[in-house]
Amino acid sequence: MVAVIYLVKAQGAPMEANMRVTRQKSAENRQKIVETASRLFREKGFDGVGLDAIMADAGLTHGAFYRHFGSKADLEAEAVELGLAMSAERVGAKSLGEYLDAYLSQQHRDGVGAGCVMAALGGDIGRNGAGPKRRMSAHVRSAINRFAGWIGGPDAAAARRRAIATAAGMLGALILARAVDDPDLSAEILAAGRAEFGGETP
Amino acid sequence: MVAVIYLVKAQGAPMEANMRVTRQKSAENRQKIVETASRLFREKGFDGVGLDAIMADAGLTHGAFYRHFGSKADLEAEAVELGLAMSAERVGAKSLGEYLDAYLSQQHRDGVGAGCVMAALGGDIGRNGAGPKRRMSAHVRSAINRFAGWIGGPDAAAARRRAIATAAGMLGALILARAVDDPDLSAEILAAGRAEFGGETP
DNA sequence: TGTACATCAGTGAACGCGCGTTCACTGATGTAC
DNA sequence: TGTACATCAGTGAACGCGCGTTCACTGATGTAC
Repeated sequence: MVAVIYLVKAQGAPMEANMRVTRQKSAENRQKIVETASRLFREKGFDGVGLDAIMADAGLTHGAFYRHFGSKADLEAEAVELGLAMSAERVGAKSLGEYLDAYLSQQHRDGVGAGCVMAALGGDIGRNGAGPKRRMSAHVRSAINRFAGWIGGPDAAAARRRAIATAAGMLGALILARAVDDPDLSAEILAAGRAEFGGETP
Repeated sequence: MVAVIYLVKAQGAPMEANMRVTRQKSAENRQKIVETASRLFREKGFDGVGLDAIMADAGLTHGAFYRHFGSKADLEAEAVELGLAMSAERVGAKSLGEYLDAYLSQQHRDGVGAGCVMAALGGDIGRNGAGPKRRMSAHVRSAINRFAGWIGGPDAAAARRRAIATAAGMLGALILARAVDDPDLSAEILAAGRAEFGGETP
């Protein structure tokens, strides 16, 4: 009985070739999925992109998704992780001013998919699971410490306060610059942020 | 000429014979829907709340929704509008420091549903329609102007730069304080924002 | 003032689509011998 | 080294649920006479 049903299904849906890949290729595919998701989530939000679109963008069909991840939430967590790792790794800045200039640049403002995870997904993460939220907290903490080290000075408490204010100002300025319609106002916000928070080229 | 005629007609006929009489209860229900939506959207995001939940919270069934609004997007726009209007109206602050203390208070941090629309829905609005985005731009502009007026001083350009940085810093500090897990760190972020953005003598 | 009718906000079922998830099946890869 | 078999990443159809939207219907409200 069941065999008959399967037979009918198979007849009605002729399949095409091109199947199993090497383990290396599979690992590459998995990495591609996470990278694609990390970009698309930042651009459109967690709820703004479906697994269908992610898998298609990665060059696969949606069915293969569950060979790599247990759920969409798992992918979200990995995508956030990758975004944070890349942003931390990308920091080749030697000073606060250098970092500030990169963070409040027009390239970063326009490159949401490759930019700051906090600015792009902060709201979504706050409403979602505790896992990404805890990871994000650690990221904020390390950013504050890095900034405080750059700021330096005799008063450590004052440097830390200033570091926190600088981190907040950078984040807020980027979000404002992205939220505003007028390109002139947007550029003005970026410039004001660079100038007021210690950038080197105001 | 034609435009004048239309204008006169519109002004002279606030209640035409064909227009239905506004019923008190219906108007109250509509207002209740917008208020509920404005709160729930801020708490859970546009995609985090369904019309079902909004209507139920407002004490109605979901079917009645389309007697008042054309679509969910329309309600989103009105909910943003109401949130911005209330936040602007609520500003009874006489100085930047007074406003800053209210904005970076623990009450505001914990009261997302009644708080700053930009902090709660900035990301969603940026990805959505142009209508709310334009409205948000005007709001940002007026906030900058208000801050610049409070800051004052002989150098108008410097005051404006400082106003922009203050607006960005307040927004970023609130978002960071909400995103962080550790209550102590969260309180520290709020305190640092109040101290650093409070003016020349914090 | 009362009666008959029209209006329309609200109800609850139903529809349709999107999307996360599952599943039977494929066939080249990787392994055992 | 070659052969047979087992594995499993990928495919595409299908499922199920949620949610935005539609609709026939209700009955109280407002209006006409």
